[in-house]
Parts: sequence; C-alpha cells; structure tokens
Amino acid sequence: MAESKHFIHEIIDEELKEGGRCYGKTVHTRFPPEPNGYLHIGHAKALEIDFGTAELYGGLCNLRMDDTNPTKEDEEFVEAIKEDIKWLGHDWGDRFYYASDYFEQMYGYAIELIEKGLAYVCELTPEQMKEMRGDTQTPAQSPYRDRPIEESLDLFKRMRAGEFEDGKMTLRARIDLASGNFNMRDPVIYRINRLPHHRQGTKWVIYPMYDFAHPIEDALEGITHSLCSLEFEAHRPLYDWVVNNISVECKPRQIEFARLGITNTVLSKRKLRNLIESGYVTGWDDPRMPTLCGLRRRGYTPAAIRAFHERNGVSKVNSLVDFAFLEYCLREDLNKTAKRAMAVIHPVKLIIDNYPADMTEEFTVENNPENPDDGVRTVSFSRELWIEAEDFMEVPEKKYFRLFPGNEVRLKSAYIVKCTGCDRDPDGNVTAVHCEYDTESRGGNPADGRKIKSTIHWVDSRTCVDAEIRLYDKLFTTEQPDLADCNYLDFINPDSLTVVEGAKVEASLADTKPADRFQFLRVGYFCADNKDSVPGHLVFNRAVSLKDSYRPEQ
RNA sequence: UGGGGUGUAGCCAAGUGGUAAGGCACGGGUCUUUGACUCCCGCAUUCGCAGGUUCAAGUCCUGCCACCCCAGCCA
Repeated sequence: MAESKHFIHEIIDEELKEGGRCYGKTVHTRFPPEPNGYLHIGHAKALEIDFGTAELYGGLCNLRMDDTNPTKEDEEFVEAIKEDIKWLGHDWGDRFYYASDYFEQMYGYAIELIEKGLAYVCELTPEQMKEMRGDTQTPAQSPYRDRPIEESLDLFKRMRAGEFEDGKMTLRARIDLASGNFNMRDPVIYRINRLPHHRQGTKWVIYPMYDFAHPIEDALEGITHSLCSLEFEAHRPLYDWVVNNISVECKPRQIEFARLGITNTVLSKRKLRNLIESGYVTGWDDPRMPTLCGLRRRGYTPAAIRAFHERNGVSKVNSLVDFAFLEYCLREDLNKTAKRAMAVIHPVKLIIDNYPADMTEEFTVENNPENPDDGVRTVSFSRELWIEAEDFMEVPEKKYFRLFPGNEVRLKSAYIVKCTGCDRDPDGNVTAVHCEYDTESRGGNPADGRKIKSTIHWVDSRTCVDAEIRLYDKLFTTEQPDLADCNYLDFINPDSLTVVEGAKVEASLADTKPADRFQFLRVGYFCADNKDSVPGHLVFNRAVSLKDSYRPEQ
C-alpha cells in the first residue's frame, strides 16, 4: 500500500465523511475493458486502481465487458481478459457483467429522453454532421433538433425495428450546439449497425454510444466511483448530464487519472496488433510484448507488476516511467522467491588437469540464500566442467578478476582452482581452459583462509543437460518510440531476441515445468517457456538480467 | 484565437503558508562462496517563468509560457 494517499482516495475520504456524497455507503468501482484485444500493463494500472480502491475501502469492484460496438468486439478476448485479471490476483466475485445485457434498459432511457424533449432522431449523414459541427468560433447546426417529440419517438422505434439502413439516422442528445465542449454539441447517442453482436446476435440493429451507455451501466450497477483515464475528462459533463436526466437513483461520480506510459515500448492496441501482423513479434503473448500474457510468459510475477503500479502512484500528470523501474520491481520480487540454479549460457570447457578422470563428487548448494526454507540440493562435479566463456580471459583487462592464467577463482560450492592456460583452435578460438584444483578447498573453503576474490558458476559436463535460452531485450531502441512525429517501427530493436541453442544447465533442471522461474546464478532471472519448454527440450526465457556493475576500465 | 487538463531532480512522486519526503536511475563505499542481494554516503539553495501579498510562498493573487486531451455514427 502506498505511503500516502493519492488524490482519488483523498476525494473518497471526503465523500465518506458525514454529510458527504457517500456517507454510509459501500465504495463500489468497476473495471470495464472493451473485449477487443488483450490486456497490457497499462490496463493493469487501471485494474489496480479499480480493484485496489474497492479493497482499500472494503468495497466491491465489478468486472464488466464494455461491448457496445459490434464491429470491434469479440468473445475470443473475454476469457483471456478474465484469466489475466485472475492472474494478477483480483476477484470480482459473482459480479461479472456485459454492457450489452443492459441494451433493453438503455433503450428505455433513450425513450425517456425523447419524451422529455432531450433527444431527437437526426437524419444527417456522417459527412453532413461533420460539416455542421462548427468550430471553436461557430456553433454547430442541427436541422432536426426541433422535430416533434412524437416524430422522434416513432422514428426511433422504427430504427430499432430495422426500417432504416446503417448510417441513415442517429439519435442525438439535445444539449447545447454552441458549447465550447464539442462533446456537448448534441452528441450522437445511438447509431444503426447491422453487424451481428458477439452476444446479442441480430437482436439489435441500433447500438448506444459510449457516452450514453457508460453512465447507465455504472448507474445500473450501483457504482459509486467510475474511475477512468484522462482523455474522458471532457466527457464528464456528458456523463453527468446522462445520469441527471434519466430516472436512475444512483449518480456515480467519474474521476480521471493519467494513463501509464513506459519507455522503450508502445501501449496502444493498434500498435501492438501491428507488431504482430508485421511479424516483429510472434503474437500477443510474445515475451517482448507489454501485454499481461506476454509479461507472464517472459517470467514477470503478479507481485512485481502490482508493486510497480503501487510505487508509481496515481496522478493526473502524463507520465513516462523508466522501463528500468519495472525491471527493478521484478528483480526485487524474484530475488526473494526464485530458486537458484547454475546454467552456462555460452559454454567453454574447463579441464581440471590434476583431478582424477574417473572421479565424481557431489556438492551441496543452497537453493536460495535469501530464503533458507528453500533448502539445498546436490550438484555433481567431475574433471571436465562447462563455464561461461566470458569468465576466462587469457589477457585480463583491468579490474577483471575471474579466470586468467595464474589467477585463482572459486567454483561455486566446489573447489578453488588456479588457471594454467587454455587451448585454441587454428582460428584462435578458445576451445578449453585448463586449471588445477586445490585439494584442500572442498566446498570452496581454502584451508589457509586466504581470500578468493571471485566465485564463478559451472556445470558438470557429465550430468548437465542442454537447453535453449532466449535472451530478450527491449523491443525499441528509443525511450519514446511513439512520439507524434516519428514512426515507431523505425525504432524496433533488431536484437530484442537472441536465441542460444546448446546452453548447459545443471541436471536438477531436467524436470523443470513450464512457467517455473529461477535465478541462474550470476546471469539473471529465467522462466521456462509456457508453450515451448518440454522435458528433453528445455526452453528458458530471460525475464531480466542481474544488475552488473562490472565496467572494464581502460 | 473555443473547451478541458497538467507543470516539483534524468524518470516517477510527496508536499494543503513555517523554511523541498521517498523510490528508480546514476556516482562512491561496505558486505559477499552470485561483480547479485544487504547496508552506508552523495545526488533540487529551489518547485515552468515574471511580478505581487506576507515576518514567512512550491503552497495565496495576477500575468505569461510550455505540454497533453477534445470537432468518430470508437471506447
């Protein structure tokens, strides 16, 4: 929970006081996704605000599919949305709704408005309506706004009956053609659309617009606080107009907050879809995507995502949060929870020349030094091991203190070895590193207590298993790929994915299950791919690297 | 040139007339059988700018500037 309350909660505190709008009431919010795509980390912010506010005040939060436009929405997204919300740990109880289930009631309220002289049927074409909208200096014109109530009533009923073609007529709210707020210039509240609706089928050929439908949905469900993003601020007068002019007892209050921006990625459904359709990523759940299913596959945890949003806070300032902060939140969680394992991504042979060729030992290693309850495991050890190629340099650069001729390092939990040299192929590539071990240093403790500066990870060449490692990096090379005057596709990071075949991982990883997470010692946090990793062909995704303060100096 | 919003460090963000919290990033050190983690230190004489009120202003007043959203029969 945040240290200090953000502005929305301060508003609610006031309203809950005696005499306040919500005195004695239960705080009731809603999360209203449109089922036309997958949820991403930006939606997660809204999710945390909607569900989090309800939780904070001991209230309720409904889950509602905002499906008022048949041309965009599809049932296929509904289950995925529910799954993502559950994954994040939120519970809507039995309060799962569809806006489309309220169509009949909405129709009734539209009739009420017409009867009150507050709505009328308009026969302008979309083009005409656009032309007559006016501008900042000129009021709009609407030739049908004074047609008799009876005529609008008749026409609207015939609209519903399907007597008119798509686009021929609309129902408009009769508000203010001269308003500086264009949303109030007699906005369309119903349009004709013959496309079948994903749940209502062909029952309806007229559909309510968001500005009319949303306040009704909220009022019908008894929502006290309708929390949404900043771009709806100018729609609030219309929201209030609707709840104040129809016969509903509940008058919800809309409060707007800034949506989330993160560096080096994009967060619009259109752009994300385009990344998929253009083949830059493999799908909505590609681990490089900022979608919840993508982050999940990448190895992100619900706790990390929730911490990210809680610490970012809630305000009305358009923000662009550093991607590094998301990574920090993940590392913080995984450092405490992920079991350690040894994996060599870029293997090179380490031969211990004074170790008997037929000997094998087992060493005990802690699973997580941050959490002793995770216990220990044993790893096997023999004369030939695999180590990370970058842990050896024949000619060390300044401040390099791993393996180089003459230097000692500790093999994690095993022995201290002294490097004696290396073998190279005709092209000059290192094919094996040679060393000798200190027989008195079993477990990694030197008998004489001398300090060993470096400890490196390793795997036993006799028992290790192969794995495919997918190294992910930022999707875009610039912090703001979606700046107005540039094309975000120009900034795609060509190295956002590096696939490494033939990595060597310790034997204990052989029975890893999909979605299992680990810290590969000294390398980073990895997650078994939830689609492609199977026994016999392990696939690990790098969720995030470990911080690395090693800076070679020259 | 209409309406609605927002400006506090590289990035988030507290602050509600009493002398600029915290986190990330960054730099330095400590610790370490992970160059991780931990711990410690440093990091805004100043709050978009300019005036004004006040003993006292990031907070109040006036003016200006910058940026974001709105003219879908999208949400």
